[in-house]
Amino acid sequence: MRDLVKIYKVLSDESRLRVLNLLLERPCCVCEVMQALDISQSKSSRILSALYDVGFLKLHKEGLWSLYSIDWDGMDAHLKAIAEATALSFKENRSMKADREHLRKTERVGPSCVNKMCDKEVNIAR
Amino acid sequence: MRDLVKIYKVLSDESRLRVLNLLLERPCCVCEVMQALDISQSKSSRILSALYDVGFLKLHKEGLWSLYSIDWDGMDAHLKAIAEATALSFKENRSMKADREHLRKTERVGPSCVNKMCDKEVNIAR
DNA sequence: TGCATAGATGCAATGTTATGCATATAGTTG
DNA sequence: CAACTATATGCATAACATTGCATCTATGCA
Repeated sequence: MRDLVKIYKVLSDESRLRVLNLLLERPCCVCEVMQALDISQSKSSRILSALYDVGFLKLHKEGLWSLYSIDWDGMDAHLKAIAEATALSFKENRSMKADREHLRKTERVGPSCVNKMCDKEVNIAR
Repeated sequence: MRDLVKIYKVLSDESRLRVLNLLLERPCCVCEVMQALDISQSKSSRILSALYDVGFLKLHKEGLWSLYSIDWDGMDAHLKAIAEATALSFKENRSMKADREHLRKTERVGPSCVNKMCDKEVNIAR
């Protein structure tokens, strides 16, 4: 039962749901998630590892990049049922659609690059 | 999306899952839940109203008694899918089975009576 | 009308979670 | 091997959740 509590705990946070939603679109690395959702690097990393810990994700390391993706094959029946119910809720949702759309326009550049772009915008704003 | 977060938040607590499990067995009032799970009256009441708030339960008042039960008909498709996935996880679980078993042996007596029995046990223990 | 009882709730104390910042780690490349 | 870069993580803190206790409300019954 501990497991079930852990699973639902992971899902009971808007940011984590948003990340899960992105990954349903396609595999992502930490920096793509941070870009697409406009969140910090440490937050992105932590969320991905939380989703990984309970078994929703698998991880494929490619050099410096950590590519996370939904681990449909690795999930047991219970977890899968929950994941499917969740995915279904995302499908029609406006803001989730928008996030997925945003991901499509996102190129894979590292966090440092994202931060530089951030600085630029800040400078322009001044 | 707020709703989904709220739903998973309610489910991300062992006591609340245990209560949901009991209600899958049969409708219960606050005092039956507190007896069957050996939790306080206020806790039992709060858990039931939390499950009610997100739409898992319906409430039928019978005089002084508040009878809560799973509201299958009232749930929308998404909530129902989550409830079903959750119920499935409970089925085989040892401790959840034990709780349901315990409920079968539970008679409906009010909280004050439960408390008196509690006192008695404490006195015997001394 | 007043007392007893089931359930709900305000409040305070305690425990848990989320998150930014700084820094560590581990590949990669020159 | 040194510098660079993507990711992970320790720590501090602020926000939030849980729970017991006391008390309130509402119903039933004498």
